[in-house]
Amino acid sequence: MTVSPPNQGFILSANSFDQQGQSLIQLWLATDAGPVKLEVSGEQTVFFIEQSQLDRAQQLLGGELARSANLPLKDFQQQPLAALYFHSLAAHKAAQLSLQQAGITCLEGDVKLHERFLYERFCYGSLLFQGQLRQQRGYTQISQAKVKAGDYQPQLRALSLDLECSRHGELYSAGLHGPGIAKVVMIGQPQPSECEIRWVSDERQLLLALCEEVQGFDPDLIIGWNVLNFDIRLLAKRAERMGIDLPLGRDGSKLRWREREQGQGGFATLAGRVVVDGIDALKNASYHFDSFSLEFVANQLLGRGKLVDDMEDRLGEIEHNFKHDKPQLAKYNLEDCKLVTEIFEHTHLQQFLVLRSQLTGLLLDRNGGSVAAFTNLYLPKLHRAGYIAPNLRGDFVADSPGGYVMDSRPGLYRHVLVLDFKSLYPSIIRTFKVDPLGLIEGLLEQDDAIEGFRGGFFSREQHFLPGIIETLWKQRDQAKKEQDQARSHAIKILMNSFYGVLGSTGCRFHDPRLASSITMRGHQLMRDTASWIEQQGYQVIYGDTDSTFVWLEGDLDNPQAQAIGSKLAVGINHYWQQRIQQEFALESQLEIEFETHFSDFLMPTIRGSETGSKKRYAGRTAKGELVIKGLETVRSDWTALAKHFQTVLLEKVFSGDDPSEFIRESIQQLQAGELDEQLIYHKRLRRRLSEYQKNVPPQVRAARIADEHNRKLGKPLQYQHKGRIAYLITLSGPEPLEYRQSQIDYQHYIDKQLKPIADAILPFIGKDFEQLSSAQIGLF
DNA sequence: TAGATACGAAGCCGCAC
DNA sequence: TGCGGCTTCGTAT
Repeated sequence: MTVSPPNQGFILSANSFDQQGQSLIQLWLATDAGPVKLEVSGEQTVFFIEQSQLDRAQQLLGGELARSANLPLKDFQQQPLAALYFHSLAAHKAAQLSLQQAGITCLEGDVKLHERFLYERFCYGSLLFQGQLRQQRGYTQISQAKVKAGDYQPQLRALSLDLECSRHGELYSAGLHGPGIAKVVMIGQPQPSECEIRWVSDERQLLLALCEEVQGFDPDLIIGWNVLNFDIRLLAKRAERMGIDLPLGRDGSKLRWREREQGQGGFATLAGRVVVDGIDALKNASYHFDSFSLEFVANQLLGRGKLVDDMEDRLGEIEHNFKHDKPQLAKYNLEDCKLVTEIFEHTHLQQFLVLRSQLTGLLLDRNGGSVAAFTNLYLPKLHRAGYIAPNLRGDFVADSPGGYVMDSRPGLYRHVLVLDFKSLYPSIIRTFKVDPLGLIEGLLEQDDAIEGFRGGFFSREQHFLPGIIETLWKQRDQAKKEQDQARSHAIKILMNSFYGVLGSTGCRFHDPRLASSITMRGHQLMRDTASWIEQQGYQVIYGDTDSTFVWLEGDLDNPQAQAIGSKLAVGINHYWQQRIQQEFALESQLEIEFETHFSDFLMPTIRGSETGSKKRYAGRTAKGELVIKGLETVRSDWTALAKHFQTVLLEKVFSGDDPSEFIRESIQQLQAGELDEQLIYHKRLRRRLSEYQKNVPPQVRAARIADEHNRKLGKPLQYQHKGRIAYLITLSGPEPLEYRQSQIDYQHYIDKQLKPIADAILPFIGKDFEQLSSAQIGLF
């Protein structure tokens, strides 16, 4: 059987560096014929300067310059530009430095060679290639490669890795899980075990055996939980300590670890493989959890995994099992690997990351990167329109306003409808042609342009972003139709990131006229939509950014209310189509949707005030589902007591039941010590413990007490570098859950967890917490 | 190894009284 | 003791 040589693949990693004074671009690809190392040599690096500076630049640079040319390109100030080319990255960097010192501005000098090489060819994730082929051990090398855009769909092999070690970082075992592998490498004498164990004699042998196993499985991805900054880093450190290399790369090269200059964490180089951390990947896919511990996330997503919060117990258990019950340790080790594999499968994380790559060119292990994604998509189009992008502005730029949040009308209501503009900001960009190039061209031809805000004008013809969004929008509709959730999700995140990028000073296209022309158009849409609704005889009681809350007075049944909602949505869409056509001669791409019908609804006031709240409300839909936004129940820093209390209170009030008895019972049970498990506060420590200088909030007090105990007991300190603390309020103030000494302060919980919640609801039914509770306290 | 702003609440802390 | 400013956290969109 002959295997045809690979000609298409998916990018696992991309780099560029100098080799013998010449640049070299190196891509690792996954292909159907196995891994490929693809190299492009001699690609020249480039940046741009004003043509008027070219003579001076040539004099300053001399022989460093490979070539230069005046090109039919201009900057955003319409100045004609020249391109300067270099053979190496080093020469490019040095030239930029010396020109900058001479006061010459270099444009697009910060773009990495491999990034430019790929996006100028519209290569995002997948590509087609050809070149000189040489079969190496374990991979195919392609030299002198030519590359163009492709649509290859990769099948990536992922290996889930998890290390177990002592509290001092001495390795005990390594778990490996993936298709066709479920195995633990462990130090110790062979003994019977449920799961497959490869026994080794010591840590050095463990490291070497692990390398063998990885090479044998040959994964594209190594996944895990905090796998980069814990497992991979630990591997690198232990190997360094023992003076051995870890040949984990696909070309047999060793694992290299580089610490980040500031802050925690670092970077791993592992030729031909990508390390993808499950926590980061979930965050990239915009998942959020109160805690990102493996146990918590597995429990939430898969409904399994034991919830052991106490790391100290866990460490103790691992150490104990390593001494006395290695099969048990192996079982736990492998179980954690499996959990990670299952979380990836359950959430389609791998598909999400591949799709993100194919949409944006971001590599699989890249976190964040909204600005980079935008740049990758926009620059090649901009260049073909004859422009070079501006540099990041270091100077002050005016802020842009955000979303419009209406003053609310507080009250307890029946029949509240919520109407939402679907993807408001992307639809504003599409409708009003908000675009960086469009702004430049629009300012040149203001008479014919579309007027935005803050002095912005936008070209009717020349723009890219509206088209990019339109294409994505259609792809998303298609994905939804095919029930491809990962794809639909990836596109949604990308579309929604565009506005944020234009509003970010970290983006080279940032301009307050762009951001404000989006958000302030949103303000106008919200206000005028509310006015239109009120003209129809309905009351708007609240709205935030893209949503409008409409109260339907009078006795209505659910179908009647639904019918009004549908009618309003149609009317509003029609209104804006007409108006935008008349005022701007543009086609409205806006779409408001009747999304929710609350048969019961509560809009509270600001605590201790008559003013209506914003971003806090509760409602019960016609289907009976309780929806709570912003209130204590959905906040992770309130106790289970408060959350349960609020939920029940809302249910009762919405049902027209008298909550008095429930409130009295709650207080009584609390004081009787029957609810002690519900009294725990959880709060994040977002800074280092030592950085809380100006004041000391309760969570910090508790954390300091906890670490003081840890120090005395010779245990590792838990809260010095950020974290999450569980504590209670006692008669001696806040104390950590695990070291509580004093009695619980029940009065605190009545005053600070029950009372404020009751006070927000009871006035609307003519009752008062103070009265109900004083009668209760009188009994004691 | 750069998406945004708007909002609410609690608790600490300095200060006036 | 009460008030207001400020810090901190978490959330809506």
